[in-house]
Amino acid sequence: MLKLTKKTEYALTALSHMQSKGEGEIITAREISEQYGISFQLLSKILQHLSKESFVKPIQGAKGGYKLIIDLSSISLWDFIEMLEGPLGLVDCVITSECQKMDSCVILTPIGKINKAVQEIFLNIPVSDITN
Amino acid sequence: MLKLTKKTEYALTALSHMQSKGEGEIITAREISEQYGISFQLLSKILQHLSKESFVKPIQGAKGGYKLIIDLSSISLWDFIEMLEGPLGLVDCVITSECQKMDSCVILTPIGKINKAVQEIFLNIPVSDITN
DNA sequence: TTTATACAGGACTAAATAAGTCGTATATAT
DNA sequence: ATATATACGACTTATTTAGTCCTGTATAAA
Repeated sequence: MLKLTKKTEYALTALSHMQSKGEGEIITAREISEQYGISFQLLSKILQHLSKESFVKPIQGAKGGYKLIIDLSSISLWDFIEMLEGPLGLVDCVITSECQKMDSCVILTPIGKINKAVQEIFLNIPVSDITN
Repeated sequence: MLKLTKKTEYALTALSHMQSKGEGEIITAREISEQYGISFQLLSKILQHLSKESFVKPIQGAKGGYKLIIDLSSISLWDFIEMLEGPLGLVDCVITSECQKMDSCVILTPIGKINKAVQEIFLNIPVSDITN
């Protein structure tokens, strides 16, 4: 209910950590998982996801790890979370419009407005606001 | 993820419906459940909850139902949802402070701010904004 | 060229939360 | 009496979130 997922939390934590180490530094999943007490396997998946989305560049093999390769001020928290979790919305019908009850629904319009207000907040926060 | 529950949706729908019928009107759970396609049993529970919190007054027996007895402009959406669902927050640690990782956590402060901004929105919306 | 270290990723399991159901009891108008 | 309505604990199901297992590939260094 109105909560961020661990996936989002861990991704932000990882990016924050990588950013705090300077430019081009190679960081391993293990290092992050140990420092913040995050499941290594789970964090690995998240870093792989971030790598697919070109947030980080993976370096395989010994001495490998990940490099931060994106300017975190260039993406909003809203887009970041949607990238990780898929479309966001306070109710399904602001996302899919598959709801059968839309015509009879008395709360759709006002909820839609609130959804927009929440979205506004998240759109106006660059990820770097959190990782700095 | 950032979503309202059906419980909240149904409660708002019910209150909206009751408000649209005039002052002191008796409305049954069945009527609402049928009109909006909501599970009768589930809606009943919700109305019972609303009754415990003195939003509606239950009238038992034949010709019974519920009467709206609260001024919906007097309660914020935030308090309303918390009443239904318990404490709200984007992350657990803004609610419970039981998290073991709080000292090492690098995202707590910024997330806390965002949480506050979201809370602000919901605190400034009276339930009547949705039900009118 | 072997070994240790690190990422890649599909399949699976477990835990938590949300949604919905069942059955029985009680109140009351007709 | 009977039909209609709420009361509510116990239970089940569904969905989402979180975490694990296992096998594979790449590469630095001994």
